[in-house]
Amino acid sequence: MEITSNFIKTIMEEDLKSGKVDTIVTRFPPEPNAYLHIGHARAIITNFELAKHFGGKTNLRFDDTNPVKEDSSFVEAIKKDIEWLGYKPANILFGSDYFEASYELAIKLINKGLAYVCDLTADEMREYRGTLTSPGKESPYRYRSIEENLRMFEEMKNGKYKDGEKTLRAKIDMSSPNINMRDPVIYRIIHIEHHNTGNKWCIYPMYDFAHPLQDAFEGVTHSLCSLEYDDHRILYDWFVEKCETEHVPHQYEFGRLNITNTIMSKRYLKQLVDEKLVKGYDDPRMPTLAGLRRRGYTKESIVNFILSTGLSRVNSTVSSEMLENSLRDDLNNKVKRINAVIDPIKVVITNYPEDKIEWLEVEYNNDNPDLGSRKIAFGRNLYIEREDFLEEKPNKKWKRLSLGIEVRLMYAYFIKCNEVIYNEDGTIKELLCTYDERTKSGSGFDERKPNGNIHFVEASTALPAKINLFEPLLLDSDSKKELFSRMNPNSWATFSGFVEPSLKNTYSLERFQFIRKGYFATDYDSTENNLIFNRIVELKSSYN
RNA sequence: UGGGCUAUGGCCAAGUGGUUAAGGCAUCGGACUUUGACUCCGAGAUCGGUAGUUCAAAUCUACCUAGCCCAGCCA
Repeated sequence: MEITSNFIKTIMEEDLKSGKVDTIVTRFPPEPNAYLHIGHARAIITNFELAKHFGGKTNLRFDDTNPVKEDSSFVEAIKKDIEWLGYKPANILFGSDYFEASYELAIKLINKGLAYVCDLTADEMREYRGTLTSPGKESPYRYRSIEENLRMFEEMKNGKYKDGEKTLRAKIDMSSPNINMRDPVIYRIIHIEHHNTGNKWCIYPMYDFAHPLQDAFEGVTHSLCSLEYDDHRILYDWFVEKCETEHVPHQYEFGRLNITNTIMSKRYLKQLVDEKLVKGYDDPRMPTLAGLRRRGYTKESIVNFILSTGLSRVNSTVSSEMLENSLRDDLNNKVKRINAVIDPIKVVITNYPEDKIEWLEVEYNNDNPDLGSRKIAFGRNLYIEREDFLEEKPNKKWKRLSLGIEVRLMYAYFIKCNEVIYNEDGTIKELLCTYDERTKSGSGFDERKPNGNIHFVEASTALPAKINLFEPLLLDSDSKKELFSRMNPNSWATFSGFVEPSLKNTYSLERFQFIRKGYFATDYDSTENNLIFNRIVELKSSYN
């Protein structure tokens, strides 16, 4: 799938055409403080695909300028996710690689009279900043001499001051209607070990200062970020201009991607994990890339999904059906179609010999002969899906089994249900049916039509399997309600079912279509003697 | 009440003054079908509102309305 037309692609085309840039350089800059989720996939895919489209390059840069939140475990998880999506960064870099360089540029700003050391406390600074509708007022420390600023900034760096005691601020405009321009802090003191630079530094640059400089150092031409940074762009440009970097990068903002019924907030995702409401960041119900991967989503389905949603300057919420469709679309002709019964009910073919098993040759995928074929078993004892039987045919649309009704067992015979045997508690124990030998699949029998076609497995040869079915974690998307009250108690359901014997040697993350039931993937923990399958998505259905 | 951004069918989204306003998802018809799947046909918007400019406007202008973002020593 090719990246569709969007405003950033258009800007790049124009910049290339006008000679403003001669190659496209982008970057994906995650902060290593969380797992990536499907929302991040838009940023990743946009940056990489755009650069790829124009023959440019994309860096992965960990934005690690705040050591209190960051951790190298996230660095590894993020690298893995990006690699999984199929992208190779031109360079893997860290914001912390540039601490020395940005320190030098901070000194440059001080020397130009454009930055000063401020002694205001956080509370005081908030007061001085003013409000959305009223201008701020200048810090009493705003006009310190350059010499004093230089000395104090060096003292900050050398660890003379405690956290919060002093900051370095850009001297811009305390009455700007854009609050970001009201002398933003560009360096703060944090005495804590940094995952990458250890204890070398105790002052750390703020995002607004560090980011444009990093982009400049790397020769990034188009620095893409989300909409909320729109009113930081003026600051971005200010730092680039005042620091007089050799390369001049530009920032462009696009809308975030949300998905219906999906939690996309870092905080909530963390809460789900911390409170053990899920089994970790890679729980198959999680919208993290690790979770989607474990669930069985293919990278192609993720990339195609993102590309098909397009890109604009609107924060959009697309339907989760679109993601699901993307997976079905990808797997439809790619995977084997398997007989599996998730919620079994026993069927006895009373007119079929006790110890006879027939093996019927069936293609794995009618739409893709390259996938080959296997033999499926038919015998006296079978399992069918519980929901495929209703004692009395409820209406004329019912295309499954009922008492006195005949259906085809796919790729085998017509069977007719004659009697229902119940357990003591009134539940169904088994169905007594008869088959018609003349209706064998492929025989061309056409004297009568069955009431429908259902799938089955033969009991003595089928393999038992744990089958997990998922529903959304949240019952509704009313984000005003507390997270707990929105949890779906049925988000994870495990069934003891049976699959056809060809799945004996399945491997982790092998994908299948279980006929009429959906797309499934073999779980990480599945073994030959303990098969586990996860449903990725259901098949579409016009029956409900 | 300050600043910024946005507004095209149910959900995304092309479109940059002249085409019957692309496409995908969803929906609803219909065909096909040994998956109520797939596939194939078909159906549906005059572009937030109003007023202008123009031979011609979703595209330009003005005003209005609605939504989102911003007052971290987070990113």
